[in-house]
Amino acid sequence: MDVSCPERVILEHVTSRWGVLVLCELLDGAELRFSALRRAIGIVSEKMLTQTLRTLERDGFVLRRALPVIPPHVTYSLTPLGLEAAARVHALSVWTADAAPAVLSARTAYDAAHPSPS
Amino acid sequence: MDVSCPERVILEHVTSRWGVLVLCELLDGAELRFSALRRAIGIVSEKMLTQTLRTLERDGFVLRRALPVIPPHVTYSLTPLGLEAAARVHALSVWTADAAPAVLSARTAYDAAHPSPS
DNA sequence: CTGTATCCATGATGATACTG
DNA sequence: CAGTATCATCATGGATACAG
Repeated sequence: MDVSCPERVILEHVTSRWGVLVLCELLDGAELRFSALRRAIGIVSEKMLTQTLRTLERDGFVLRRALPVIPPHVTYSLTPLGLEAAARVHALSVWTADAAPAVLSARTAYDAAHPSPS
Repeated sequence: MDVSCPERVILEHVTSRWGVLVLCELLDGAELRFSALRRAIGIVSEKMLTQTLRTLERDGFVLRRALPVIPPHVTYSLTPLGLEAAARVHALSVWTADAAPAVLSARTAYDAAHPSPS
């Protein structure tokens, strides 16, 4: 990741593999626990989810609230800044979903025009 | 990359490290040659630029025009679909640039509150 | 429950040399 | 000029075990 360009790094964070999913899950203002978030996303390792949440928290997009009880009770939600980010990422995500049919047919056309040497 | 989710793959393509830069360079409707594109982006290996352009071309975002002359003359530009994608990616990129100051200060606050064990 | 630490597989990226 | 081929390197992601 190009460290010389701060905005690029931020962009990578919010559009990262798991970053997109975390933001979209929290977009509705929900305050989810670690395990709930993990189940909602689907298949994601603890390590990756933790790493993604740390990054987004450090960037000021995600708010982490830990209740000092045993067993631990931690919830994650979006900050106002995170809500803005999530809304935009979600919009882009929706657009790609809309564009998917066009992309798929473009791929079919491309593959037809560029046959792999068999 | 999760193959089971087509739209996610498309999102990865347009928000990829070099994909973002290619789309932004071509956003103004320019029709750039391979070497011009490479210089405009800055530091990118031939391999990565080629790979990125192939992916975007296959997805129907980029149009490749090769003139059958020697030496080869190839130009790249955006398709209408690619223009839409580029506009949205660029908008997100601009937003992250705007949000950068807030993110940077959030990081400072986070690092102050979470000192690394020294 | 919510993580952290470790090791390992995989893929992305890059440098270099070469071709039509 | 515009790539392709190859190899080396490095970051990313995941499985597992374990700690507070």
